Amino acid sequence: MNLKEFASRIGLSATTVSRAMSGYPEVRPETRARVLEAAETLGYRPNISAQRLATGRAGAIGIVFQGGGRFGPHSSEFMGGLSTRLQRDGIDILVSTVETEEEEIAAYRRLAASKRVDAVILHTPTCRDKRIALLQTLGLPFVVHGRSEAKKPFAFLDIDNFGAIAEATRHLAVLGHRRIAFINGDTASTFARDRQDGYCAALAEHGLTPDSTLMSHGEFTDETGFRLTQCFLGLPSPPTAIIAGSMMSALGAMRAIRVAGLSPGTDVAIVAHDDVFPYLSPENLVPAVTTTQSPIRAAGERIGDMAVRLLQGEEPDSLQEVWPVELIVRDSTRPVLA
Amino acid sequence: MNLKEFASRIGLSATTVSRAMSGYPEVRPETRARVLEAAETLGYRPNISAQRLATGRAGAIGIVFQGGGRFGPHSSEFMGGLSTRLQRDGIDILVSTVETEEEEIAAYRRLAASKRVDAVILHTPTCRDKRIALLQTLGLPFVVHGRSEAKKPFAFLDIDNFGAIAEATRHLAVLGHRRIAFINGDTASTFARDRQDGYCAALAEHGLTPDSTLMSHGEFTDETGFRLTQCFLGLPSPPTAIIAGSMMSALGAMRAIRVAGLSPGTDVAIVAHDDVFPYLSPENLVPAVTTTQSPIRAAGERIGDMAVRLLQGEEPDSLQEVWPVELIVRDSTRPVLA
DNA sequence: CTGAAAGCGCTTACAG
DNA sequence: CTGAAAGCGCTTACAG
Repeated sequence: MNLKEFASRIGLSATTVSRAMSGYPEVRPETRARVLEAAETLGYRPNISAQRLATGRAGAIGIVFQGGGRFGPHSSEFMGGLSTRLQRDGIDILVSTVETEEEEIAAYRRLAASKRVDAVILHTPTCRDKRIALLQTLGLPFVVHGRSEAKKPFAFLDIDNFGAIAEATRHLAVLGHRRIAFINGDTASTFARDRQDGYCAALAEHGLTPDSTLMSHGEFTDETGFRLTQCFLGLPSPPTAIIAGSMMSALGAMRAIRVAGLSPGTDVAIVAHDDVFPYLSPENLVPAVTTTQSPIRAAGERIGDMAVRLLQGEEPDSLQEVWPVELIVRDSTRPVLA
Repeated sequence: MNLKEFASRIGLSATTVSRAMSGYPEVRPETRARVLEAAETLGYRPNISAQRLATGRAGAIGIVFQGGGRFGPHSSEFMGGLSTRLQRDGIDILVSTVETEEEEIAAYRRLAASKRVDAVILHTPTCRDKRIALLQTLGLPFVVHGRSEAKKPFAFLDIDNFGAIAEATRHLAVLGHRRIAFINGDTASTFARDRQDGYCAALAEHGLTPDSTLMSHGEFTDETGFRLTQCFLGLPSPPTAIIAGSMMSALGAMRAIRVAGLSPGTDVAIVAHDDVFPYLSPENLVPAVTTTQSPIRAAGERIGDMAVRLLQGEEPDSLQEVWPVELIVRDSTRPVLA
């Protein structure tokens, strides 16, 4: 049933029905109530494509993941939060996966040109990110999950990656650790650079010099955590503590420590950054893992919120947040063995 | 730039341009080439909302997750596969999250009435699933990930859950295990029922009687696996083997075994169902875990494919598949200790 | 507060 | 093989 038919059935004009249903003020309350009730009863819903064509709004927000393979646990938590928030405003999420950066760029061009989305969520930016420049040029509104540099201001939400890893490093240094290894993410991205800066800054505070053999990076997976830790443990002078960029890496690190006949927490201290996976709680690991904690799901919700505001006309430079990260000391970080 | 402007710029009618761009046959190859090239150069893309309104197709497929919180690692792998496949046909994925079953039902009604999607992916069906009946009534095409009973046939892809768990159970029985525990999923769903049936059938083959204290269920998370295993190990006569419904549960189970001062694989054998998470490989665990393996990502791709076919007019009853599951014996299943 | 009419940007019978 | 025109189902100035 379309608007015309519905309107005639309840003896009103299409105009009035349309206005009543979109919550415009210039309709009498009784009329609106009557329309809404009739819509419910008769099962009328505006055709979304027609609505979009008429308003020029897509009613959807896009997010593209590079490497279908990289759509992992972090993405899913983030998406869960994003979707929860956008649902409130009836905004759809349009998910695309691409393989390369060029494809990603092409995807944004396509989304913009075909007016398929009203805005886009960009994640894991590099320090100077092409994609940001592109979106600004295209005039496609966007919110960045992470930080970057650009001439024009843009909306973003980031966590305090510098502070998080600095505090973790400091905590270990205070416990007497001198050889602290660090498993970082892809070093092209801002978050990895910030974390590394935090790590180095805290080392310096304690008179320690960064040792490149103790700094490694890769995907945040169990497997990579395992491999990198095996390398660390094979060094002539292995670390007594490891900072892992994700709970996933921490799982692998702990496994490698055990395989080497050592005891995680006792022989090698562990701190992990915890994005808070409901199915993988650091308290439940053995030993309970000290973490820098910042729920990625909450970030997803907030970014959804920021996107909505952006579409309502708020200025990008008023939509910029950096969230603090909490260090939660548990059982996996003990004083260095004498 | 819209069609009219673009067409006039290249000196053709809107009709011809439209036909050339949608790949209709009745356009001269040279004309088509010229149009496509000009579109590329001038950056013209059809407005997707207008296209949809005119064709009556939404160009999107919906999937709804109950409990934003349940959007976990299984969902994300599945989505990765689905998205990879649908991208090929330019079909968007529309993700919704809801909290209750009523909300989910309402979501389908909304999607159908507003013509927001052309089809829907339904997952984790129960044995007689209301949602299936609803979608059939609404006339909204759908593909089910899993199996169910219904009067009218429908498209589905399921794995052989019965066979998978039966084989796992058999394998353990052959190794001499007599007390085999089973961590199952939500028992309302078909897959859990099938798995339980497989478990019981294989026990029976070996003259074993199911013991309800050894059959437990819950979410497929590390935490639940941990708790349930702690219960098992606290029994007067604890199991010598555990079958876990997911790698996530297996992680928790192994942790509980260790916490109890026992050794996974040696003291308590472990088999896990492995949906194949790229970041959590059973070979890399210690001990390497015996699994029933069936990649959920591949299932997502295939279901995307089936959805496309369904929209092309293939009959639901020609789109029904059950995938075999492979038992991969590794180190975590050893003969029972004397 | 309500309605008639134009317009959003496409597709697609129909005619040539 | 190409084009003029109607139609998809809404929204929204404009007029009353």
